[in-house]
Amino acid sequence: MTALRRTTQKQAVQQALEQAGQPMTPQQLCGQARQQVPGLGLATVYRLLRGLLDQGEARRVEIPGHPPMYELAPPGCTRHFVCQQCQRITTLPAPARSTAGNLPPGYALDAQQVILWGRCPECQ
Amino acid sequence: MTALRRTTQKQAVQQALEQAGQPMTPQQLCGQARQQVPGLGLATVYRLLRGLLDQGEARRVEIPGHPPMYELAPPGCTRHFVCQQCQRITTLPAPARSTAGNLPPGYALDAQQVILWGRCPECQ
DNA sequence: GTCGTTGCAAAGCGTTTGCAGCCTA
DNA sequence: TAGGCTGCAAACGCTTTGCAACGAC
Repeated sequence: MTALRRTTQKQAVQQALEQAGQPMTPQQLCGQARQQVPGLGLATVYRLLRGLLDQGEARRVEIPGHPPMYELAPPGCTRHFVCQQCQRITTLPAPARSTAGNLPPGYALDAQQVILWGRCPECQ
Repeated sequence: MTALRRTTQKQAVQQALEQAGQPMTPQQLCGQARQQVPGLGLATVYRLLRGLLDQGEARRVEIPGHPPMYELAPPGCTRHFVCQQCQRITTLPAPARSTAGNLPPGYALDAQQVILWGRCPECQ
């Protein structure tokens, strides 16, 4: 039986993800979490992230042109907005309508992910 | 001045992309194009793909849980359907409505990419 | 003949894994 | 005390780069 243990490393990584509020790379997470756990290794961050993914608590965000990032899994479907000017990535709330109605016949939809490129309010 | 040259390698890779009709990994492309150019190297495939990307003729498709793939850039916005049973990836036509109407105020939309997971007609 | 292009091999980079020591329960 | 967890370093796979030979123009 696997008894999960509560460690300072895990708490630091989770807290860094919470405070960020946006997708972060493993390197960014490691740098952030090191403020609380100085000796934290990058391999440990990867291991903790995998654990969070397996438990469904975190989600991997892959955006073309950007390195893979991770965020705490918000409820509902996923929309990410990429500002083409400041390169900042924002996680948007789920859209009012899903695109399921536009699917060709014969396809059954389980989940979706939307990536939007444009300009954010700060860069207008 | 850069005078682009027409080579058999470039033709083979482009033809492989056309015939596939769906996103392919560099390795798959190399294997396919080797039927016409036996000694084709993987590095060349990567170089040709970068050229196609720069010219806007091809597009990189990154789907979480799958290796990066490439496809000839179809017109309009992009929707990819990932069958969770057979793992096949289909490029769908642009939806009737865009999701632009659902954007929070202050955001300007330039492009979008939608990834859908579910079951394809063959796997229902 | 010029010089863009290619194939091979090595380097680069992000991610995973092996292992001994640490620390939670 | 047992065994999961960690940090370090090596290994791994994908992608890029260096370089000499090749071939399109």
